[in-house]
Amino acid sequence: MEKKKGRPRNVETQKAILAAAYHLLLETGFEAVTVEKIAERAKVSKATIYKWWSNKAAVVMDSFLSAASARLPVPDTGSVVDDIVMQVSNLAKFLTSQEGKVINELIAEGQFDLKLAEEYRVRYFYPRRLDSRHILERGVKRGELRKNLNIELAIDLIYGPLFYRLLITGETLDTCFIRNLIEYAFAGIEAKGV
Amino acid sequence: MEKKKGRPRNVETQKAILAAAYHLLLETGFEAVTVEKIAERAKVSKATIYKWWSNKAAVVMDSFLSAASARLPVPDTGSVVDDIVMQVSNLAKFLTSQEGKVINELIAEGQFDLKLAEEYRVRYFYPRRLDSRHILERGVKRGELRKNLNIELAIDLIYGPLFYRLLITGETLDTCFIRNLIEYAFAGIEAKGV
Amino acid sequence: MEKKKGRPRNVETQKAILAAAYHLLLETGFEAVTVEKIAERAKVSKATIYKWWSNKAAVVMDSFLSAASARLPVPDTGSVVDDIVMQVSNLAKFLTSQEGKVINELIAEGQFDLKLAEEYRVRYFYPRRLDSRHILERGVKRGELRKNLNIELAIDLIYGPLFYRLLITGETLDTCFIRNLIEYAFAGIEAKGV
Amino acid sequence: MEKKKGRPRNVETQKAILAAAYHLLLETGFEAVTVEKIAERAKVSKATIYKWWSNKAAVVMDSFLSAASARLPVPDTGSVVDDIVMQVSNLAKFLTSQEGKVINELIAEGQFDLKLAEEYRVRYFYPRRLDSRHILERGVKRGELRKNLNIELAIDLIYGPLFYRLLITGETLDTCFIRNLIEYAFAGIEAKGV
DNA sequence: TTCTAATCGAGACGGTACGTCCGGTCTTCAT
DNA sequence: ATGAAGACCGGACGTACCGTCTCGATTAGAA
Repeated sequence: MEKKKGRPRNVETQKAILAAAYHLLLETGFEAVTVEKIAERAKVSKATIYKWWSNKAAVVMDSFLSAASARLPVPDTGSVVDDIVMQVSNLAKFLTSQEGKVINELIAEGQFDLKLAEEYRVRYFYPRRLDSRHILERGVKRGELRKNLNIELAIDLIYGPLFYRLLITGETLDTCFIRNLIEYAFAGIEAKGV
Repeated sequence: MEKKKGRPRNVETQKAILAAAYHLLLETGFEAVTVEKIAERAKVSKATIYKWWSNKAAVVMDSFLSAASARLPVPDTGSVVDDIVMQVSNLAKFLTSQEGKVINELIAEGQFDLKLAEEYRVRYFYPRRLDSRHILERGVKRGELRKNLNIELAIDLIYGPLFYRLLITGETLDTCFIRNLIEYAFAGIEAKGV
Repeated sequence: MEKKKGRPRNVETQKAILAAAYHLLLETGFEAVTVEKIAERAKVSKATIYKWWSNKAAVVMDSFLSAASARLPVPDTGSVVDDIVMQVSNLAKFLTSQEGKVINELIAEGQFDLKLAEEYRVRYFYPRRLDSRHILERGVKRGELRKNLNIELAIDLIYGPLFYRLLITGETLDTCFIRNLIEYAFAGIEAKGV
Repeated sequence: MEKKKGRPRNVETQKAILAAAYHLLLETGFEAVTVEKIAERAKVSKATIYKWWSNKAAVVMDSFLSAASARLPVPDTGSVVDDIVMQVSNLAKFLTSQEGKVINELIAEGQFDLKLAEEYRVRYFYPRRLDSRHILERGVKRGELRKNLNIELAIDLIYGPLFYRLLITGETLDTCFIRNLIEYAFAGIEAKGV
């Protein structure tokens, strides 16, 4: 009873749609992407797109998440600081690339569409936070970090400033910034007492 | 040479436009705001709006920045930690209010329009960063914070996570979070020596 | 190869558009007709109108030519003079009716839009000139008119003054005028010999 | 008490407005003429234009009638036919010139604006009809034309076809056409006796 | 093998907002 | 009073894109 009647869904079609959407996204940015252009490029009918995705944002987001799923490697040098510096550097490099730039736009679009926001959280951010979680857990275990570290908060502390610059102040994410940021996050900003 | 020729710009008209835009923004959110509705509500011609602002985003942003200019009070308790906790708490409260919620949308819109982003940076964020700067400077002077503190970075460290939650993870900005965040930012996350 | 792909054009929609345009034309005159009003009255999207007609003038002209295609009857009394008098009288009556009055406006609009002018020539005037042609040809055959009559010129001679009055001098097209006009066209204005 | 108070009307200003309007009319055609462009070109305020003319059509029409007032010379060869042929030829030449082409547009505009139509009748057509009237009257006096000739009708008979071609059929007004037209108007189109 | 049900391309359509344009009026200051 | 400069209203224009729809052609599994 599993088998459905009728013509089965053509997987190639879906791939073509996602590919078209993704390339348009990279080339022209989110706002300039048009369902009509996606359809034209994928040699597909607009109706077919709307059959499988509820709206433009959904296709485009899906296209990005499907394509960009390549995860960054999780470093394991034996030192939390070094691991985190590498991790953050890699992320920063990605975020400032052409490909990463669309993340801004998707996050932005997420402010107007809760479903969308939820989707990139689940499919993009949560998995990536896991990697950071592992690094920090190792640090705790090795005694490099506080014993009862609130790991989620620690992640916010390190990654928050990154996106803050990206989305709001627009400042660069250079190596110098990253090293200093992590130094502060680790050692704190208060004066060290004797 | 001071006197301008011609009929002078009617200040009431501009106010009416900004007021109309702002109320619509609060009531319906950025996307639902329409230039036509603004015009109608302000009893003004659409052409007049386009004469002074280049597009919808520009008026709406201006309306927000003009209205929301009321600055948060800068606390001065004698303790940096207390000051910062208050400051951040106030900000968090504002950001999660109906009025503050539109900030998300404006930041979002800024991802698609560089001019817009620049505008809210200059008119909104930079002035507010100054307040935080003062608080931290006092802390340095009193010896509560590192002597050579990179204040800009410290601000990023504290405010970054706030907006990170707001824009990306969507988690709440409760008092508990704020206290812990600041504790971490001040003391650092690494294990304290002996 | 006869079958068209895609959703077929809805004939009712087109009819509704033309009908709406035509009624508005009769009720309010060409200048007061608005694409938006046509759309509203036809319960149709403005975009649909612009899909099939390049601009307001085109729809309105089409609506007129489609509706007014009812041709005047071609008289055949056995006498050219009588036939022509009847033909011209009928035309004059039509031209001065509410319906015919819009012809002025369309001719006028044609002065600003060559395509439009061409269209009413082909769809309106040329067919009607054919009728006059037939009447005159019969007259030639019966020996009532010059043997080698330049029929096109003869038509200009008879109908020109009619439109001249209509469009320029604004004088009435009464029976008296018509009879005299035709008498002159037939007999000429010069003094008769002997 | 004849002298009015205040700054007297500057005649140069009016001239400049008419000149500007006329040149724009010739260069770009009636529809493309804009009150704003006239004002700019005449280095005059829009309000000044509206102070002296009720609307755009009025200025433009006035500009044309003021400029084009140069009347065609009235021929007097001793032969009505020759006089009329010359007269009509001259008119035809004028009407098909760049300058004369705007007459079409003004006549057209007159269909939508009765006042305008009245104006060009009074200031343009009626005076010119007088010339034709004189020619024909001489013909009657000399016995070349019917004794009781209805001169107005005769003028319609000759000039009607000219404008008919100009405004409706769009055919050329060449010498051949003119000669034949006048021949028909004079001799009539019916078969000659015996 | 034919029937049936789903997929899919093509493209018409409604709706809604956009940003532009221009006519005509009004306001201020200078002459 | 006249005039320049230019702000302002009103309202139509034509465009763009979204998302829905209708048609015919295609493609399997079921009858």
